[in-house]
Amino acid sequence: MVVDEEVDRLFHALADATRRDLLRRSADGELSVSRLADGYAMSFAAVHKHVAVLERAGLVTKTRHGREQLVRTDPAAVARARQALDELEATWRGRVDRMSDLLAHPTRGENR
Amino acid sequence: MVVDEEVDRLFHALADATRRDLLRRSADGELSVSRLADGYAMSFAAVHKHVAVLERAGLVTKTRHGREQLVRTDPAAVARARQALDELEATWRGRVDRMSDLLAHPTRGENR
DNA sequence: GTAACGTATAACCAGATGGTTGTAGATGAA
DNA sequence: TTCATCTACAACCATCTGGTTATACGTTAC
Repeated sequence: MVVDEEVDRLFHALADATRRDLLRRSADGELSVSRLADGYAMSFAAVHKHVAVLERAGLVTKTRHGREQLVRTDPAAVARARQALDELEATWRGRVDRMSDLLAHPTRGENR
Repeated sequence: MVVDEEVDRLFHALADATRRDLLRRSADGELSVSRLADGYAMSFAAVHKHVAVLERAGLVTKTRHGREQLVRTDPAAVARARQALDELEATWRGRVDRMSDLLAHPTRGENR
């Protein structure tokens, strides 16, 4: 089970097109923050902040390589996001099922 | 393929614990905004705003029932969120695969 | 050794977000 | 009809967000 604040950070990080693009471009971990920043019409500092948001959400990791900091997407993190969605869906699917059950067996659904 | 701004709204709506809870509680669409609001330590207006965010993201729909407005989670919307995650994962899985391929057949991986 | 590059961080700003209280209009119940 | 309830929205406020420029510090290249 995934804790609330972590899910907050996760979905918040995903709720920005630039950051989602950064995630895609950081798949194989060969690009530095500067190289990543080259792709956008914003300052290096802005991109650096976006990477920081992704990092705090656990979606990417950085590894030093000389003076560069290589960024790599963490597949496990996206799996965590999916799990959070799954848990959401499961809860509410559960409720719907309970209701269907209630409709199917009305005489037995009185105390819930 | 899901358009960017829609995904923004989707993930932003999901990035708040109160709203995720509202989604769960709105599974079977039997609760009004007021009934939903009873569950939280915040004003009705605040909950009303949260519901509006969910609505703009397409995660819930409201249907009038007398003077009440019943809120119901839209399963298709959560499916859209999942699809967005899938597309993200696919892109980057694709990159990783291409890289693995490059490592496996170094002489054939020059033009990509 | 010095210059260039890459990263990190601070200070600042406009606009969005998440909360509040207050008010007003519809609708249903007495 | 009158009153209570539910919804909607406006105005306000503090904080967060996403951008900027400027500056400082390590590391590499020359």
